[in-house]
Amino acid sequence: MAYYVIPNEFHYPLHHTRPRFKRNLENVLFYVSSEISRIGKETKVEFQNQYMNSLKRFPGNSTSTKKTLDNWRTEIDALFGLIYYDETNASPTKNAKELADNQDLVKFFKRFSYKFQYPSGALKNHFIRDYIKKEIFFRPGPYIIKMLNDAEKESGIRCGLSKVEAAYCIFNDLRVTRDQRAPLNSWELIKDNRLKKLAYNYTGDYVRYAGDILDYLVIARMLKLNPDGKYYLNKTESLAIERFCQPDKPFTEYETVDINSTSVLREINNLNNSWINYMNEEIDDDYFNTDVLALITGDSTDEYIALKDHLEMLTNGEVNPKKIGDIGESLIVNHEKLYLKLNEREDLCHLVKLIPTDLAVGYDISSRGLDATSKYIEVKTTASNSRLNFSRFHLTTNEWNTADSSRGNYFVYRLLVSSEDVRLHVLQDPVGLYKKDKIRMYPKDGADIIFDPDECGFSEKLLFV
DNA sequence: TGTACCCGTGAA
DNA sequence: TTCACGGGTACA
Repeated sequence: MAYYVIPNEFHYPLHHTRPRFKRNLENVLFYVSSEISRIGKETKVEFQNQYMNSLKRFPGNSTSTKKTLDNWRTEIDALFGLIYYDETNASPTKNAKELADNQDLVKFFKRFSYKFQYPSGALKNHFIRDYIKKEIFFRPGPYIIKMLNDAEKESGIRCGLSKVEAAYCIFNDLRVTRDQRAPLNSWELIKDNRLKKLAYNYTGDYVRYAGDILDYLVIARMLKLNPDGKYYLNKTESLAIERFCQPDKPFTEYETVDINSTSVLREINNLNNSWINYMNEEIDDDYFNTDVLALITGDSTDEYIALKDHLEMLTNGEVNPKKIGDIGESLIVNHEKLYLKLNEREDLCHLVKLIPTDLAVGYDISSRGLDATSKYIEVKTTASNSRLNFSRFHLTTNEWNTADSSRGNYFVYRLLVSSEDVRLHVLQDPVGLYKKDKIRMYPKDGADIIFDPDECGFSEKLLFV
């Protein structure tokens, strides 16, 4: 068997911080970001103490050693830039707060894979130094998306890339990472290797870093992993693809570092905060918003258009939400109206109303039951690329108080939208459920609630057309 | 000597 | 083959 090898002078394997939770990525990131946000600005020592305690409480971590938890604390943060450190204090970054507030993992990973680059502040200083010395500059996300996009444009057919090919023909070759080889030329090499039936000497460690980035692009819904083991462009994300193909300014401050100075490492260290700021900089969000309707309707263009039109009508053309929470609310307004209509209470439909947030009434929607009793509905929406345990949500103090005063009239509609399914679970009277010991509640700026969907409330099919 | 990504290695 | 624990290691 003939193998493809990268010529020695161009061979330079890239590396980045390994994730510690690929099997449980979504739960860990939602948990970590909400804990970091909850702790807020504290002195470094106090912040680390509280954060360590949080990590220890994460399911499965109670028996982990301090060493392992320290590694969790520092590595997850290093990779995703969730904590900002100044001389004395630590505080949650914008990305951490946004992930905790908006529960939009898709968007979080879009931004991450758009910005992530080599060299980057996620690495140890001496690695950064080595990359600067080698004159490496590489943004893997935009590179891969552009390569597949250009390849499809040129050939007119779907083009897929495997992990090994990404490692051998892109990541670990200085002709790409240093010499900025045009993406299409990398694609030519991949095609050529396929034609020649060259194999790759496959080892887990060698491809894992390229594999990580490809997997992150899947969570970002930029790529789809097909059963053939290859990663393909997700064509429904045309706006984001366009953006990835023409990325804005990268992080260039390492260019200012004098590589021959005796204090290189200190100079690099001084740029740590700039890197965190770069990762958390405001970017043109319109390109990166998660298309919840696309998640719901999957590949069906007809259903997508029908739903979009319908919601636009319902909300007077205001369906271009910045937040998935907003579209979750409009979906539930729609759901309630359809439900009443299906049960011959169309007369009550006009009473289903979205309540403006600034009224701070402690719920999102006022609706009616089939017997015309008032329903106060709080919608909790989460968007994700894959199915995750959705049995956790947060109520603010205001929401919890309203739930307490309204009791049986108060409903939480837990909505999970992912490419695999749409789940809606309804909990009536959360305060009562708590008092009857049916759900767990931890007071934390309001209430963190954990419920067992099999034990309480009921699942409902989201009505949307 | 403590810290914080690095990464060998066993487990799933 | 993939992934995460926890010891490894280089810097501060």
